[in-house]
Amino acid sequence: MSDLLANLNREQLQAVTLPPRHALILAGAGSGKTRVLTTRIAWLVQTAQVEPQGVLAVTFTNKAAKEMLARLSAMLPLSFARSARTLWVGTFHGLCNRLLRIHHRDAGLPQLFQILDSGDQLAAIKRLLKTLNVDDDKFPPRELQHFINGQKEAGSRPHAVEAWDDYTRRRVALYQEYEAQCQREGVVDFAELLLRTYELLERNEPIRQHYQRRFRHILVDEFQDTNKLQYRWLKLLADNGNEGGARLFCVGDDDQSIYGFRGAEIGNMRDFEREYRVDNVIRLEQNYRSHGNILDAANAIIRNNTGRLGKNLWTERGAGEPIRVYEAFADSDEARWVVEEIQALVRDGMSRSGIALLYRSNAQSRVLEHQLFSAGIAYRVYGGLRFFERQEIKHALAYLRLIANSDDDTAFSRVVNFPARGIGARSMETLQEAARTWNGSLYASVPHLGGKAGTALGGFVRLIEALRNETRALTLPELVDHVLDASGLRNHYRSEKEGQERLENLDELINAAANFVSEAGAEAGQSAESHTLLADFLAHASLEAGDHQADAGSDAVQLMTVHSSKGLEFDAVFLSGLEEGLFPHENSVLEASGLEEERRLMYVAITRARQRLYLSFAQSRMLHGQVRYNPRSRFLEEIPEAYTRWLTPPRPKGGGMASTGYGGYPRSSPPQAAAKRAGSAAPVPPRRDVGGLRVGQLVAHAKFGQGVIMAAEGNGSDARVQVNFGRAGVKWLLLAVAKLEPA
DNA sequence: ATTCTTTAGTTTTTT
DNA sequence: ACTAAAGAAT
Repeated sequence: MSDLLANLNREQLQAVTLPPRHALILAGAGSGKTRVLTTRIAWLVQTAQVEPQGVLAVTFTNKAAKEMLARLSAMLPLSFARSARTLWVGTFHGLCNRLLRIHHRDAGLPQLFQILDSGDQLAAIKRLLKTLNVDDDKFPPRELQHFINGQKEAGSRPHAVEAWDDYTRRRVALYQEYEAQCQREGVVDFAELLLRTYELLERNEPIRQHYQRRFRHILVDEFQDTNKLQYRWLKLLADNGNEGGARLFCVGDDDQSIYGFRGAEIGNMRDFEREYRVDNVIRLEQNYRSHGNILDAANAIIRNNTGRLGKNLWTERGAGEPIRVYEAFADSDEARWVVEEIQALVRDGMSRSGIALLYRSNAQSRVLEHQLFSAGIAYRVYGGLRFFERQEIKHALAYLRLIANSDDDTAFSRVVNFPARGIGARSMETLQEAARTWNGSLYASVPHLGGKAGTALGGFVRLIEALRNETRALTLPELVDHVLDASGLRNHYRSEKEGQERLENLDELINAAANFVSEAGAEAGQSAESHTLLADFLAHASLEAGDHQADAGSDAVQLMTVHSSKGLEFDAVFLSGLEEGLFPHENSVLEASGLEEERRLMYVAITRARQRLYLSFAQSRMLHGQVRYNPRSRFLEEIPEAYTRWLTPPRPKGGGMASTGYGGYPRSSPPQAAAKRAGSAAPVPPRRDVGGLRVGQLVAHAKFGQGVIMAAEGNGSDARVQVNFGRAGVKWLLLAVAKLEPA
């Protein structure tokens, strides 16, 4: 035990050995947060303050859960080797799934209920709108999906939603229909997993009391990312003074809350502190990752936010190198410079995998990739399609889902005619009609059909029945293998030109099934019927869509959005595209809360760097097929000069002036050359002079005040310019109408 | 049923 | 500019 607590700093030690009370740990970036969490669990177990099964640890990603489990089994001595498995460590959704499988009856769900991922959910909603003959122009499926998930995350069932207008009333009615459809089909979406579990614990006193007695300690990672419902979920199990219950040990960083847009409630931290009378919030402020200049810059930026819980990172390491700032003419020049700099770093001995290229939005990766590719530098982009989201895998899973639960209409619709079986839109319409009249699933309604449609569909049903019977005695990997052949999927992709990779992925699915069995098999008696194991595997596929790409072995430069960089660290970090409109993003700057989240994002980006940080921006950038001229980001202005070194001569902030430049720097694609083609109309003058005005010029408008011309297009009476008026916003003005004076 | 054409959307993302 | 998905035509 002495080595368990060795090498912890004062605050870390204090947090780990806290008496059993509710606790809030404010853990700054790079302050050893995960270490504190896992050591706390190990310490509680080793000092016999809690049995392993009395611990519940909640994370947000499967990756974090896995890492925690791995570290724990390394920390606990052999006598506790088994305890890592009796510990409940997982994501909110994973734990809810576990609870709902155990208590499916009390939760009103079939034992083999299926989990819809967001794509499945969207498909289900589209199908619902179609059967109800609802105009999807008036009720866009995506918007409806957002509405439904929003309601569920607020804990509201349809009857509880306050609807003051017709539109909302309609949407609530659709929400209700959607719920009925899911219940009928025995499927559950992500938000439903949480809400269903919440309601189960809230309404079923014996079950709630059971878990309140069982869990003595609940530890929550990334607490700043919890949403309203997740916090309420925790409160149900927490010790509230009279019913018993768990002590909450919440670890988070309000300055790294960057998921507000998907419902994360930064206010949960304040609420928790107040509601549970946490009197000694522990701050982990010593940073073990970055040099001083980097931390000071991060501190300086985040100081501009209001309502923080307050925290200042420091390090025992020296100030280190200054932060390098670079101004480029165009996005392509910026990318070229980044690549040259990377080549220099690699020449000096830095590993490629220690270098990260961060950007605010995915669209920015393109230019960077292009330059990296031409330079022949190995790179890896995070955030593409994940394994279980691939088309061919989704198709295979749909067959498996139908074996486990034939009422799953989403799965049915997906593969009823894939590979093609001559079941077209007409047959499906008749079937849908039948399903409505007989009030059953699509699958169950097939026998009611006659005619040609009935014959083809009957064949499909017999196929599924056969699959179900033939696979009963098989192991899970064998089952998957058999389904791939008997469904015709393999044959289909064999005859497809680009099918080779898909075939490999399908084989990989068999491997995934084998891995799942060996991992699950080691756990408690999962030796049940093969189709129960199948349902577990399907849940696993939905909840853990699979790592992006497992190319981690190769030494490649890492490209990712700032969001996906959270939690990671690199020797050198390039943060490109630091321009107004891009970072902070234009959709965020109108509201103070939006701008503050952007600032936290900037804080996250900066604190990823260990030794060296590069910040860059470009005067002109191609976005959505248009060249844009954005001033440099306000966040650059928030970093004191003492921490930076400009690699290009610093100039006063303003609109990017396309016509001025400095000598000595490559200028292969000046902004003018990228001028937009004007379709069939007369060509736009390349100098972009319109009515005597040019891009970058400061102009005055009677109503909007002063502004900078960002872009111009059109000729003669059509000529118009885009002006950034700052407070008054960005506007397109027709020169024939608006009176603009040079200012 | 396949193939071409048109259209909408393009901040961030996990489960 | 570019993509994915829906719609129209063959």
